[in-house]
Amino acid sequence: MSDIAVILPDGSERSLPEASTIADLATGISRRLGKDALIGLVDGSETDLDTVLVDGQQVEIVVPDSERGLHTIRHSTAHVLAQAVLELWPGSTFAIGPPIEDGFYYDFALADGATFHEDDLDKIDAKMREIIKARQPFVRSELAPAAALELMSDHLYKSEIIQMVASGEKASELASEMAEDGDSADGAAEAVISFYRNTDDFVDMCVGPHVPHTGHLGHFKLMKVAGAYWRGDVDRPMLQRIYGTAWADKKQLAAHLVRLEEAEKRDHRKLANELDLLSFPSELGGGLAVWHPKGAAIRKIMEDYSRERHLNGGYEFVVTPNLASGKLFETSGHLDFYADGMYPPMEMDNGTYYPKPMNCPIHCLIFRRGQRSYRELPLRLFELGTVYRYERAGTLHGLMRIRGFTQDDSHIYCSEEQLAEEIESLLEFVVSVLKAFTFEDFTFNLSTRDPKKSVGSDEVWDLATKALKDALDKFGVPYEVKEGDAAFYGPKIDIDVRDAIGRSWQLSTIQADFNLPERFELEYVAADGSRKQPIMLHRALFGSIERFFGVLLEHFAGNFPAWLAPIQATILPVAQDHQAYADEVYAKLKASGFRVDLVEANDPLGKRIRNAKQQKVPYILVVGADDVAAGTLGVNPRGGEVDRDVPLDDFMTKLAADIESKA
RNA sequence: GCCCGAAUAGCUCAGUUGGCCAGAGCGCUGCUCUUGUAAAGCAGAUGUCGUCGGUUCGAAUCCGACUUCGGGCCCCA
Repeated sequence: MSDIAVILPDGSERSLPEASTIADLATGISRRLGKDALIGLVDGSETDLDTVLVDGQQVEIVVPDSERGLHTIRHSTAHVLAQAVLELWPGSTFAIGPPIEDGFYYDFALADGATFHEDDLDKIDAKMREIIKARQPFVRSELAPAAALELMSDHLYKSEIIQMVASGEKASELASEMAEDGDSADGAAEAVISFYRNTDDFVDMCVGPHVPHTGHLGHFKLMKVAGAYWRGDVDRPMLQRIYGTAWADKKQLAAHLVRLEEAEKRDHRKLANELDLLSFPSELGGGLAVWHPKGAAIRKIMEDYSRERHLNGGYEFVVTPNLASGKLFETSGHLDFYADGMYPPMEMDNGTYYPKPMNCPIHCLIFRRGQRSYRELPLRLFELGTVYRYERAGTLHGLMRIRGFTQDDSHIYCSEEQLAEEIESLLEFVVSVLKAFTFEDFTFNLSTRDPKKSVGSDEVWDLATKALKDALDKFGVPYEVKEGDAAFYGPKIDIDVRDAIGRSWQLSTIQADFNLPERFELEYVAADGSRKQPIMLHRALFGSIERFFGVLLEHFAGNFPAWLAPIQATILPVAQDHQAYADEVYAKLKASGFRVDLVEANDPLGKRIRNAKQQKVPYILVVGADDVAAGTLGVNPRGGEVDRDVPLDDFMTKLAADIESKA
């Protein structure tokens, strides 16, 4: 009998009897591996474990504790979810159920338009565990489109996907589950639709691969129910979605749930309430925040810092109103391309007015006001500009998505020759400002044109896109290209930061714009006396002050560093006898510009310390009899050890150093 | 906007199948305690149970609409 040989990841060769499967290979290597193996990676393609190997193939065994393994577990768990739901809700149909970050979801249309309720999750969970306990195999089969349609004739959404795959139409991301690479690539004639059958009653259409049997699953939790439009399109039916999380083992699942708890503890809405920073009074209306004294204090420091950096960065400050005539937004193109995001118009005596959704058109009016010379370029106009955007009621989310917010906004007018250098120095500027807020980990994204939602010629877009690309290359950072994600007026670079618990937030944006200068007929006199059109850059570093504040609040978990903290030190006299000395300390700190608070000895010291700790004050200063005599303090730093008998001057030096270093 | 859920004192939350005067802890006010590093004691005040309408002898509780919030879809800073 003839053998075949396959190549393992470490480069070694292993021979096997002909017609061996990946499962055979795994078992042959070790019993343990045979038990753990989920799928195989053959010449770079994921495939089921029962795939027969061919001589010379490179084979890797995928186990649960790997990126691909988790992906497979989540994907297969989604199938189990579908099986459970279809059993529990007879007459229902299913759409798609892909793995996602940390888990999976599956979309259903229940019979008679029924909807899921939170308490249904327990019932579904129990059914899923039955299926898992039964160790049902995932058996793959392949059908031609016609036969596939026949098999799925009761399932509208599956049929739609089959037709899409069969027609060779490029699969959308939503359908990626169905048509990753291979299957649809060869077009209509070759299209093959694959299925996975678990029982006589349950078969799902899927590219696969899947775990060998449901017994490999089980470390999952159903998280929430939600509505989701079919293929994300508001004009299509709303399906019922169930989200779940799934992991390789119990420990991973538990750790993930702990991470979720941690994120919940840091929720900026919760912390903003506990620390009395801001609120969203319902009387005020949805998506509108009011800043309490402590929140406003932090915000002011952020704004002051931003102003200082911009002043040093060669920006000139401007101020523009919150309302503008509709004519302005006709000129800018906002009414054509951004009307959905704008508040409704106000009719007034001489025309229609809108709350401004962006500052750029008004900045263009400032540029246009005088005759500009090339000597003035780059002209950098900066404004902490408050804008109003109409966000759908269901999308509002604390400070992260809000209807009225202030941008640290600037529009830079420069010549074509200056463009690349300007963008590059902007990248440096952005990163340097964000680093002051302790962000260290950045991701850069380049968003390109969406032809359906944009203004301007191809040439102009190409030029702008190339300028951004060149700047990124020169700046020397990796970046991802996001096709079609650009604003309607030009391509952009978005900068994401990673926070203290590893979550990614999009903050800064740099957008090139050749269109507004054209629409506003902006020009400057060049060195040779000719008139030229400037190029415009839109950029914001914080993005929105509100959103940035929310991100910072979560990033620090409310523990704002001393330079940002609304109260830097709370002074606590041990007893009322020490009040006079405490007052003296308070006056001295205050006179030196520190933000301090004093709580009189009406409550026990322990209680007052507890309160100050809960307010996350950087330093608690306890002063008692010893301190009165020696002119010292007991210093209790946030997250540190108590230090007694510290001379007041030493403490002031230390606090000043903290603030200076932004620690 | 659409799907699911929620709304009770300043805050966090209890309030069983509709039934005396709606509760607790924290906070607040007053008195007592005079405190050395994460909750002293006693007393007191505080609510149109989100709003409006309906069912009922009777509604915080059941039904409807609206408002706001939370989780999603879409979009985006």
